[in-house]
Amino acid sequence: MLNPEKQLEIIKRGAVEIIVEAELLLRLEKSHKEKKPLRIKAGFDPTAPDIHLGHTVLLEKMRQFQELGHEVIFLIGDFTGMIGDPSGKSETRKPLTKEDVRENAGTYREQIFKLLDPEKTTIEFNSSWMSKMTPDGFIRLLSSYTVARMLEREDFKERYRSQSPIGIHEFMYPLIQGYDSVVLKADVELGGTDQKFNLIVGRELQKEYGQKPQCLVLMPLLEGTDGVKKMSKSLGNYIGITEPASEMFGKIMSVTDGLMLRYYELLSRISLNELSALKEGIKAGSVHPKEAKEALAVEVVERYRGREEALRAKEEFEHIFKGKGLPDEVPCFKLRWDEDELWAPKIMKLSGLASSTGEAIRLITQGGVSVDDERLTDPEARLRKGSYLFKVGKRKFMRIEGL
RNA sequence: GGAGAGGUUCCCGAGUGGCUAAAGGGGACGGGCUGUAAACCCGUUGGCGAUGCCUACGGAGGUUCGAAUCCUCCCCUCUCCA
Repeated sequence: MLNPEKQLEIIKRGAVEIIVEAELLLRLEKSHKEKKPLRIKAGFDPTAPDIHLGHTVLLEKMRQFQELGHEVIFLIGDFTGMIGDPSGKSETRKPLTKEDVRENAGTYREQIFKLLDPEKTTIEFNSSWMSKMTPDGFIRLLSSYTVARMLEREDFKERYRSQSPIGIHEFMYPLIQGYDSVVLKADVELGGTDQKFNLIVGRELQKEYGQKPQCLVLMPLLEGTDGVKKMSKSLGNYIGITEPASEMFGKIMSVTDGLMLRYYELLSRISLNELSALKEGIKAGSVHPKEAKEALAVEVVERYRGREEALRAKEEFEHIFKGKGLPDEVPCFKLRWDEDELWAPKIMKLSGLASSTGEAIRLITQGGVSVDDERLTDPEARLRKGSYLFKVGKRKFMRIEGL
């Protein structure tokens, strides 16, 4: 086991804030002396089993704790998931059934062990204690906090001010989440900066229940591919770790050069020295941003899909966008040709290349469609039964086979 | 329970009887350019073989030649009072 100071240094890397650093050091010292690993808690939403790079910022930190010899608890918040959390969105999320939760948990298990050590990971479900809680126990929990303190949370405050709805049950989530720390006797809880309030509630509750309050390690939220909003599935700006290598690669390449540096900071395992060298190189012009981005894309894709696939994805990317070539695999669509000649926009609609004939017409008019390497300019074009290679935009390819 | 404000297209948001498939912005998509699915510039952005028809301004009815706009009832959200 590394000495406590060294451990703290590793833990601090990339973290936005540690609450309270001195307390954490004390705990690390105690753990070191008694050879007793710390209990590290991190909670996850049961509704989003498709792990994306945003989640991996936290998972990487968990992995580091494991390497330092500590015990990681991967908590799935299935109890809250079964109630259904609108979380500020207008549409109420539909509650998950037990089956959904089990299925999602299985998906988590498959995905997280690409990063975490299964030997040092415990998976827990908060329904296992929450669903057994009695009403008086629950009221005791609720009475340990006040509405005014709840409204300290930024998004509650903001929604209250802007006259957006806040469901009363939403006040329960921070409390339940905090109570999980009580049950698990967590020494440290990891979370994104957006979780700061909830994690602090955990500290307060632990005190309330006679425990030493957990230390918090807050990690930054990774921006999505749009570079502005946090990466999330519902915003469609995410890069999933189970996506095909070429897709992951392309998405990383689509990120702006500025965002690339951020990704380097939070996703790459290169040392801090290497990182600052890279930044300076780009500034001075000695490092080509595109090459830096490719290196990052290879590193990240390799982690989840293996070296071979990562390199292949890189080649394919070059091939398609630099050499204007074809991808390795072009999806094929078998289409019934029930007339002598089919109207091109209709073919596009039927094959899914366009969502409507109107869109297809638009795409053709704008010069975005080519058939067998020749740009299609006439939206009235008709094709005889046969096999054609359609290209829509820069990166949508499909072979159409007439039947 | 009482009084008031509001619900518009993927999102935000203008629009108070015809000129409205609905300004503007965001997003997305296409083109140009390039070093990339970066940046930048330009354009497109309900559906239907379509110079027309259908669907759409919370829901259901109604007034009118004509309704996102006016009326009635209902649903939902917010604010203040109790």
